[in-house]
Amino acid sequence: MARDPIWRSIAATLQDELAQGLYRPGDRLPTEAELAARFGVNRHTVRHGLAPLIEAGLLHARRGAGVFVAARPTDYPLGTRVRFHQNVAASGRTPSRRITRLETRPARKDEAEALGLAPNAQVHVIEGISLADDQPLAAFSSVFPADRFAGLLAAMADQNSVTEALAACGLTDYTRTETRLTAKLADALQANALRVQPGAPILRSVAVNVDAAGVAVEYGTTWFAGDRVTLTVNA
Amino acid sequence: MARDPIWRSIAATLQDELAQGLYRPGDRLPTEAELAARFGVNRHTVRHGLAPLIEAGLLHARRGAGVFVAARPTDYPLGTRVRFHQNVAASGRTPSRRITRLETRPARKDEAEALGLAPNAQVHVIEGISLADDQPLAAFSSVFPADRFAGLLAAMADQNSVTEALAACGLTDYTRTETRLTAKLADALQANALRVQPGAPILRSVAVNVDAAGVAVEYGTTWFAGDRVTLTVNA
DNA sequence: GAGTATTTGTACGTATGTATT
DNA sequence: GAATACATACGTACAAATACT
Repeated sequence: MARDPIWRSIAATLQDELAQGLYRPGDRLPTEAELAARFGVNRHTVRHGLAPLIEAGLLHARRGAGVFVAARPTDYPLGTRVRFHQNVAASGRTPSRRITRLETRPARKDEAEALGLAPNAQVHVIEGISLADDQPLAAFSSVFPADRFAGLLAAMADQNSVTEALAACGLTDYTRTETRLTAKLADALQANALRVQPGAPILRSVAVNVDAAGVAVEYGTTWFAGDRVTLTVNA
Repeated sequence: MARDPIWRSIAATLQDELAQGLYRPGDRLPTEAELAARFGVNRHTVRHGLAPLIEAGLLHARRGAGVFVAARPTDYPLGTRVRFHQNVAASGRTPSRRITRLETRPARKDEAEALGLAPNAQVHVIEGISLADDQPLAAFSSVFPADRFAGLLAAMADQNSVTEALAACGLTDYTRTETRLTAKLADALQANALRVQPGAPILRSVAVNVDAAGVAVEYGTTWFAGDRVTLTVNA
């Protein structure tokens, strides 16, 4: 047996073929059984080799259907202002946003701290998914001080845009102060929202937005779908 | 059988026990066989459940030895200046750096472009590992224009510090312009360098440093060990 | 719509290799 | 060298979701 495990050479071979464009985004790969025959190995060995590519987001498996090539990675500039629609549109894709939750509840400890609120002060919560060409790029969850933005959720129902809803509440300009990033693995909820595998790599961003006076107005977490997104930071 | 697969409930159970501090960093977990007996499942089912925790960097498996609890995640500020030693020291750990490669070679296409060099101009390459308490946090690879910093590699041999070696070459001040981040999975080389599993989540940072006049002086890539590191960005 | 074949997902079992203790 | 413990790879069987007739 070679020094390198078979499953890794299979992963490398498939990754090469993907990089060479042998399969195009959306294409279905040969079935696991066919790949097993091609490489002369057991189906489980093929699965072991497919796993890292699926976790990396290069491939996407659907039970009963097959294994498919994911769309190409997407750049996502991360600066003091986030302009999702412009970013995606600039890459020639169609941006959209789906709101999955609007609610008002007491702030968690970390939220109250980040927003400079009293413990258990009420906050508005907006959660949703950002998509490009109907493919999920990121899931986000933002909290806002409820007393300052009383009509925020009602405005969201009309606008479907956080920026415009905030403007309707009198906040026309805000900037991002600090962003914290780390690599995580997708849990079941995130995997479902982002259409990746549970355990796929996720880039988690936690950020605070402040108004012109420097007062915290939003505390938001965004989960980006691993290799579908590249964040860029400009100094 | 529950709606959720057994392996996931095992992963969740172990993750809970880790979060509750039942096992402490450095501890050895029960063997796979013991866990299989405890959960009443096959050893492979335990392995399937362990896999995501190992990929997340919460656990670390050593063949022949056992499965161990990894050290806690580490914050890593990412701004216009990177001061590795201060960052790690501030967290109460002992920073160190190991240089693994010093060489001069023609620039790759992307490197020449980033540094504004002619194709195939010579560049100095410095590669190494950054550690905290002897645990690898990041692997880095930086290229510099060879003509501008003729004595760089010789200076590195003395200093073991990139900043000081650059100072010895007359560059006393530089700042980071753009940083590009994405989540990747570790390949064999990176996994070995960072002491994680191949396929573990890696945060890849690609950055360009410029001198006071805005001329590019360094093109560097850093691979951070997924959940051992949290990057923070300050606007 | 129903039924069947296909395809991936889960789980178990067995055997052997390789590194550590 | 022997025992231990994780790693790889084969195999079987069935479940679950999908696709096709």
